[in-house]
Amino acid sequence: MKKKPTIRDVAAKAGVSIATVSKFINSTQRFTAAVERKIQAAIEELEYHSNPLARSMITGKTGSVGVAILDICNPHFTNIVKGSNRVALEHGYNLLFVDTEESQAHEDELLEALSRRVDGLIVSTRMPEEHMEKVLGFGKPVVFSGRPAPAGIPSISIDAYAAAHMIGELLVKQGHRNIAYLGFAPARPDKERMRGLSDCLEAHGLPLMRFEVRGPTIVDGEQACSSVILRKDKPDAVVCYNDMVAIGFMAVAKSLGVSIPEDMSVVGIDNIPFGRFTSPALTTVDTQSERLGEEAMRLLFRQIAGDNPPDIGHIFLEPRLMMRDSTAVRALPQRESATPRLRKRA
Amino acid sequence: MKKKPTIRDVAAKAGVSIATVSKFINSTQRFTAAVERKIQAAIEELEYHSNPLARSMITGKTGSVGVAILDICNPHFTNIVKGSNRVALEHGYNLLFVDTEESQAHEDELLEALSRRVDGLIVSTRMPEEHMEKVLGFGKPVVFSGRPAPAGIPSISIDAYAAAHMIGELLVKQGHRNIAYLGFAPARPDKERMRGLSDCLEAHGLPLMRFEVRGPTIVDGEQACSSVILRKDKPDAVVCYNDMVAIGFMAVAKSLGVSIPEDMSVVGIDNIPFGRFTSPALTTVDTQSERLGEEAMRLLFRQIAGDNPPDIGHIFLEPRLMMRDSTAVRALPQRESATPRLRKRA
DNA sequence: TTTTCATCAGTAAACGTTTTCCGGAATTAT
DNA sequence: ATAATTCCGGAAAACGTTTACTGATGAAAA
Repeated sequence: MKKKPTIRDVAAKAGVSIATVSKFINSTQRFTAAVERKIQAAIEELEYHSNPLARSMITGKTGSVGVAILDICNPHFTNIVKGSNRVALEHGYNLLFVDTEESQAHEDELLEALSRRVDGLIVSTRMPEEHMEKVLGFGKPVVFSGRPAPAGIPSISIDAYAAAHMIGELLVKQGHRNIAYLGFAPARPDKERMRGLSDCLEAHGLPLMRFEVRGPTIVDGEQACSSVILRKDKPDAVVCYNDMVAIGFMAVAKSLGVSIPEDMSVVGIDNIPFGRFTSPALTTVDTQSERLGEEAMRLLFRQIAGDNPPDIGHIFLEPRLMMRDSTAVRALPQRESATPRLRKRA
Repeated sequence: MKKKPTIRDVAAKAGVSIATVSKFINSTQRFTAAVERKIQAAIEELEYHSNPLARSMITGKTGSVGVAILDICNPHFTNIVKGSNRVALEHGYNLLFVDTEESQAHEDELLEALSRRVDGLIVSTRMPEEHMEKVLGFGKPVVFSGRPAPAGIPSISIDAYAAAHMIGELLVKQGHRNIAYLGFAPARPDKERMRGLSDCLEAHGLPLMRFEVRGPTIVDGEQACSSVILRKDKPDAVVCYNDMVAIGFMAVAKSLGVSIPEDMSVVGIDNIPFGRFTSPALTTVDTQSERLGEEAMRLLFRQIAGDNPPDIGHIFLEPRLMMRDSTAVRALPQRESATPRLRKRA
């Protein structure tokens, strides 16, 4: 592990000043062919690469952007990262990322530390509005994703209200009458989904049952399942907070002898890739996660470039219904609930 | 976006020298109570946070570690990241990460850039040995994961040979006689799996068919499926490069009328969480991805601490067979191949 | 009391770059 | 040929820290 050559070494070897080398590297000034050749040779011989930290110190730019996500094990977020990463790379930027789930408590400290190392931040963790102010205080461009931010703060997300509404329409059209939402406690930030669904059902004169899930993961879905399955007045359709919850839910539902969609329809939100491969394939709403990441990053770069769009505000991506096999048409006066033997063949 | 206060501002406001402030912050020297109080007050009033870049410049430490992974959409890798992240956080380090798939071609440049910003690197992308040397040349501690590195280079991985061997044993015990491996072209780095399987079969006097898959993703598995399914001498069991490939494979196999495991057994490698929820649930080998990340990071920190273990070499994690429903016992003289109507109920 | 030593605080040099300014040489215009 | 302009290259300050090294102060030892 020998020491890295510095710009000074290059200058010495090439017999020029360090300023000259610097300007050559950044092609910020032209030089005579002889000089350029010497510098180039020195650089190659020494295998010199400039130290990005030192550069950052003086330019104030780091060449990297940060992404904070809630849980890297959720494909929804990995897709966001994938999208962000792509456009960051296109702009010649690196990605630093933070998985906040490991450290919910110190989320803002973590973000503050991160913010010092990057030129901008994408925060894709449903963060309470009070904290958003604080993050803005870090003095770096930020775009929030996942939920609408207060006015004036750039943010982007799926239209969760529309998504939930869409699901509601589908379910009532299919003849469901006892629809449940499996989501977070009222205080937690999934109001939009909740409202979209309940508004829709209300418009149809239908009630909405509510069940609670502890978190957004598969095991949370598994744990929540029995509380809805084991009721005598159990719903004939349950829309889950997200696909992860839905997958967990379906698995234990099946193991408890409730077959889906015959006994109960289940729908998720996010359209994670694995939803196609569960049994039955999961009906869901596509949230364009990858595009979300891309657009968020583009928004961020516009800010970094100082090109603050006049219409700085929240951007909604249009949700798209993905009809698959976890939802089925209900015969309206459904009374007998024999375990069905035959499965629809796709 | 007002300017960040510097240590100089704090010193001025507290009426002391910047050296004093610095030493106070790093608690590298004690001061009289009066001075400490003044500094503390100034820091809080200005909301001062020290600039990690400047610190890094002089200390040579960055406080972050880098992880390079092949594809963030593969749960195997996200688990690795999860594990690494946890222990990095425990050590007070941040994680920078790079998804190399987007830029296979410039992988080493990307890594070089990354290496300047971190104190150490975990490279979890099956990288050819020539490149490893180069990465070592960056002068930062590195641990490779995913495949054994040449002697002297710390690395950690599952024992892929043992894993494949294990799978082979299972399959022949279940009565399979025409076993295929769906993996990469011979030049690509999955020799261990290949060898483990073929050694096992050879010991039983059985042949091994080989099929090729383009990459490690679900869609690669989907695309590769038909080439093995549509042969007249199709295998009665196929072991896939990983779970992702297996999932893709199973999906199109089903859609082509081959039912699993009745017509054909399928097994993956990795034990990604979603393997439990496919239909049928995927038989696989657990590679302890999360633990892999943890151990890799621990190894890295030992290097960073300068505590180079004497037995610097490759660490193997023990694989564990996860028997699920995508493999079934074969009746030996199996001849009729009617499309079966009934499914085993779990 | 005087000497000896910790203890506390400050000065200034680094770290590896970029960038502003400046002067000389070479080129062009007069 | 001289003046005006462009082009090329260097000197040095700056970025925000950390860390020797240096004094000055006070307390403990003689």
